[in-house]
Amino acid sequence: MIEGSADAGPGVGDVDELTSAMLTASRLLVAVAARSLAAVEDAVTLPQFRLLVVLSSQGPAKLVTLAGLLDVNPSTALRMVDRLVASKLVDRRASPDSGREIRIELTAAGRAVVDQVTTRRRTDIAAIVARMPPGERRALVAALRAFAEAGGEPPVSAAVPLGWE
Amino acid sequence: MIEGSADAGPGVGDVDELTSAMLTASRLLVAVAARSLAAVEDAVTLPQFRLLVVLSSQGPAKLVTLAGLLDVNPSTALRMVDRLVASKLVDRRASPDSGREIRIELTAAGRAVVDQVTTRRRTDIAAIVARMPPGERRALVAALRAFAEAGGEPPVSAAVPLGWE
DNA sequence: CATAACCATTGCAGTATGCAACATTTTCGT
DNA sequence: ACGAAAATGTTGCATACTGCAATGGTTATG
Repeated sequence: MIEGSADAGPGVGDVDELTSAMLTASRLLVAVAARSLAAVEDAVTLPQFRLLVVLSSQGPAKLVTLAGLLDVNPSTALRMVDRLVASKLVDRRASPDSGREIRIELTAAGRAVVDQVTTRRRTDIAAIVARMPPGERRALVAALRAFAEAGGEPPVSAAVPLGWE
Repeated sequence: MIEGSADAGPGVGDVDELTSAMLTASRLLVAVAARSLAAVEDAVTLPQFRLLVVLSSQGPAKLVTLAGLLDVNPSTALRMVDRLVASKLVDRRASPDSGREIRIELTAAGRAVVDQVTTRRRTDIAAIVARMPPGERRALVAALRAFAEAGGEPPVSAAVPLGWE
């Protein structure tokens, strides 16, 4: 027992320290995300943007699928689609093969909204990263990959609350 | 100009790579946050939880202050407080000194809700961190600090969309 | 072919949100 | 000290988000 408390083995202090550092970094990342969202919040609400993001990454979908990915009730998704169709950000048409399903997809304008936010977010993070000492940069890449590896693949629905994905 | 921007000198690839790694890690962290929130979403909505988090970190506040921290209209904050008072998660009383201000603060139950989510989130992140190779752990701590340093202090209101803080 | 499953849709209820208007209280300037 | 101005909480109104339950049409299944 080198530096443990009670019977917690070595390295536990590291875990605590790293967890705190992780939470701090999270706060910053969420702030970046929020700022990137602010740019389009006059055009779409946050729930609407989530819907656009899902369509952007998953491609066209029928209503129940979309609702499932967003983890909302189909009726909620339907009415959101209604509004987005009115805003000309998504397209809603009858499915070619099935007479009951509908096909929902992004318009060019809708894709532009998503791209705008995505680009801004990436730019902002890159700007922060560029301000880091180059030595730390290389270390961080490997370490972050190990972290993501340890975390596994998060379910899609859980990754969208802020329009990530 | 040692490694300037003009023709993108050495090190730019690093930035791109690290930005991607950062975004991936973000997705995971947001997923963790969403899962920790799920535990209490029967008791409070996400906006309500945000309000509790702000009260938890800033202490008792009057209405306009609270609304400012949440970045919502005072009328919105007022009605949310109304509902949270009905749920016995916050307390609303007249301010001792000023005859027009009101003093809003957490009840024990409200504090418990925040603690529950905070604890769960920290536990989940610690679990992931514990699965990382110890070598990567030590490297990640330093690198994350450099990242947070480069990012500066995010404004409070921007850090709360998912109940961080 | 009849029944079941699936899908989109609508009605209803509660929450969140911003804006504008108000009444009351405090502060400020003269 | 008094009146104007600012601050604060509050309410009315309109829109968006949300889930649950019921409905009608379409497809699959037996």
